Amino acid sequence: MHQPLANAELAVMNLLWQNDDHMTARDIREQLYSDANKAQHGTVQRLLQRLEEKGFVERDKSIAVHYFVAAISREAYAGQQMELLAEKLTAGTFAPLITHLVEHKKISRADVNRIRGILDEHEKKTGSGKSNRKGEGT
Amino acid sequence: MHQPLANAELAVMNLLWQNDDHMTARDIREQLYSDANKAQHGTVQRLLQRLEEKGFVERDKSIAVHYFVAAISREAYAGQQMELLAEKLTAGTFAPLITHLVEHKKISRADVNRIRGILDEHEKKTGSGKSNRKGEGT
DNA sequence: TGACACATACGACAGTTTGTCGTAACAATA
DNA sequence: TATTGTTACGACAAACTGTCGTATGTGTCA
Repeated sequence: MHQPLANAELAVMNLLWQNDDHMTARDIREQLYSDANKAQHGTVQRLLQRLEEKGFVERDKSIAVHYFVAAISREAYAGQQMELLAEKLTAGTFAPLITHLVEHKKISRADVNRIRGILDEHEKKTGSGKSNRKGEGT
Repeated sequence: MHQPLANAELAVMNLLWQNDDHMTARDIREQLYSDANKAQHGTVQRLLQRLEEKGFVERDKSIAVHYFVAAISREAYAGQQMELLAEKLTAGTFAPLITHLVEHKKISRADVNRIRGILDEHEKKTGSGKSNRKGEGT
């Protein structure tokens, strides 16, 4: 359901993630092409339209000037994309990848702690000792 | 220097990573288009050529029939791509990935422990002295 | 040596994707 | 109704991919 975002699309999503209440197409245009020539109405509309088709944004069209919101959080998208990439590159065995990342300091200490927190949290929630096996996906 | 690999290119790299000694173009063709019509000489050559241009493979042309080897390990490439993606999407943090993996049960309990082990190991090695946590698990 | 088989080098091309614009139709307000 | 701003979307150029065909090179064998 979720393909990767191209650059311009990501730029739009970044704005939506930043202003997670809602934005009009105009808001987006102004921030994306701030100084620019005013020609880009269409461009932003097009981007939003494709983004909507792909399921990344939702559009409130109850009013004449639509409101747009991200339909997926940055973290969810990022996590999903990274998983996809990891799966593609390492056939789902994440351990070597993590090892590599950690050893090459691609993962910061802060992140290490954050990750540990996530693992702890998970363990607490699911209660350990369980031999939970993988689930198939979306 | 290192752009992402496209699908067919990745398929070639996968073979090279698997047979990390060396392969001829013919080896690759036979495994990539096993049953197929023999027409694909050119395709594989082309892929290898582009891969070489991009710096992903090295070619031993000291003999008439060249030998090809991966110029970058799978882990290095994967790590690099993961880091790139993380940087683009989440300012370089990998926490969303782990969260996603854990929450979607893509990651087994064994993996969780393995990762924890990796983190501990790293911490020990680099002498962290982090206030937050200490020796855990296994 | 000549002929044949097989390698390499690379130009060319069609299909996709992406960012862009232009324009038509629509809504609201004065 | 005229004007202004919005939505909807067709079209298009540029880039990238996977593919092939062909020219050229190289080795072997009778």
